[in-house]
Amino acid sequence: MSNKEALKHYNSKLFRTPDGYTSDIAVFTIISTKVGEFKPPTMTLMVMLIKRSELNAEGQPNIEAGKWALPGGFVQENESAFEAAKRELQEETNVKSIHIKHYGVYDKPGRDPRGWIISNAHYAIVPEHKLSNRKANDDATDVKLFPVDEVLSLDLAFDHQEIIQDAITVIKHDLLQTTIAKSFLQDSFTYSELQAVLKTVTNDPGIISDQAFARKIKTLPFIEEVPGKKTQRTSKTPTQLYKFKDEFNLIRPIYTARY
Amino acid sequence: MSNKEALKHYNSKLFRTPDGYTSDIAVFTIISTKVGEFKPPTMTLMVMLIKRSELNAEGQPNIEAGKWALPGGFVQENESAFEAAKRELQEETNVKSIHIKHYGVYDKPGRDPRGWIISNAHYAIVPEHKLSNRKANDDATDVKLFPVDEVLSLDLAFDHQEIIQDAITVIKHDLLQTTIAKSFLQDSFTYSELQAVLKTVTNDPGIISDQAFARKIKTLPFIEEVPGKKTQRTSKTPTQLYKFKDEFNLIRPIYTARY
DNA sequence: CAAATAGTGTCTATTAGACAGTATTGT
DNA sequence: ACAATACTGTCTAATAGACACTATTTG
Repeated sequence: MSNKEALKHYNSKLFRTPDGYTSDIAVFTIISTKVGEFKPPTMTLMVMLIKRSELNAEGQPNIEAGKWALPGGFVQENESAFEAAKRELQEETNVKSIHIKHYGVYDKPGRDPRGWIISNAHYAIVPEHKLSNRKANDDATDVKLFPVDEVLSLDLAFDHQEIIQDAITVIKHDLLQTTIAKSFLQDSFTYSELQAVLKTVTNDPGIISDQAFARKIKTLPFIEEVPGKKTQRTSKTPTQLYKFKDEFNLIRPIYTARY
Repeated sequence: MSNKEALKHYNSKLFRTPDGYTSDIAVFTIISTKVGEFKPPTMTLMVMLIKRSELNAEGQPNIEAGKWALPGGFVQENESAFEAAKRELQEETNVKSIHIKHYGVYDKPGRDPRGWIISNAHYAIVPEHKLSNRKANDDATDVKLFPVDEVLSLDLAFDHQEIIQDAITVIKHDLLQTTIAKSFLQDSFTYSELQAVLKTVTNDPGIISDQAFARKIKTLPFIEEVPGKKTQRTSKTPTQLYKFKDEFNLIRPIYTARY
């Protein structure tokens, strides 16, 4: 292999190389807030941020101290940015088998005062019922969930305003164009639970209308009934449970869709 | 600003940092190959590769010499990976105002024998009628277009097999789910020209059928007629010209689509 | 007129979405 | 009985997609 010969003459020090390579994660969850007795809960899409501490691990003043920021950290040499994101997320939330997806790279010159630092942005979805574990473990004064409609008015570290804005755009798109709604739900779910998730990001009439959606869910090729299984967790009337079929990937071209 | 104080204590040399940061570009074009007289042309989606030279700029043996690879190069400190991709593409093809999009990051440990090198993958679209310029300028023994159905059987440098595979998946998706078909066409186009572009990636009945597509194009909310303008470049019969409306961005949730 | 692409007439089966009504249960 | 969610009956307007037909032009 002639690569051996070539490598002898290669020296990466001849190039200016980045000063750091990081992964950031926008963790989304949906929480159900009771708006009153005998009223259905309102679901709100939330994003998790951490407050940057005043001092770093060495006891020195920290960069962007006191500001809210996405969780994340430096990628290690023996892993990819995606693996780093998974590792950091697990350290932070204590949850595994999380839906996580890379959605962007942030490398504009000057974005980080420490130098030429490249950040890989990911979003992750943690369902409400798994996140409650974390709250117990953590003292959590420095970790907080914010509604996506309010988070952008905070004083955010680095260019995280832009990164979070993009995350919100991407997850809203993916919720309607892919089956990731699955990740916010339990394995089986009622039509109204799925509907509530989708209602956090759309007001499409076919989704808003209870009757329309209850009918439509039975015909969706990527969702199936769980035969004979019902629940009463959403109403007194026992309700049919559904689940997502695995690995369904049909897409409808925009050129043949209805408008 | 307390960042000043914090920066005094920061030293990027304490971290292991990447050995290189690059941008690669998968340049797509569609070429019309005449299959015979009085027959409509067959359009084929092609991707542009370069053959890596035996010696580098310093006259030393080159890494992955002789293999086909995506065009690309190192990102400079004063630019983003996206800007680097644009710059390198313009150097290569001599075309500007090209559609270009970032679609992935490749940073698996060991992907490049030279060290810890992170590559940002982009795809670009150059319409056939603009690419003919380039062919004239270049001697082009080391630049070649390959049909997407054949390119993956070549001996490709680094992990470009995977990067190109992903590019093909992404562009096929985007051609049907976004309006990027626009970038393969002239400003105004006939229904059959748009149809031919889409036929390179789908055999959906609503797109394959001439009559169905000729009707449908008139109702698409993101395409409009160019009033009174006709062309004879695709047939003896003068044919209506259409164009894409700017910035149309309607999406149909998968939960309300027809299947 | 022959041949080729462009485009229209018309029908059928499907269905989105609206409105109204029925079903099931806990209190 | 009441209230709340879950679901079904039924209608209407829209339309995807198929098939057959007409229109326009060049050679």
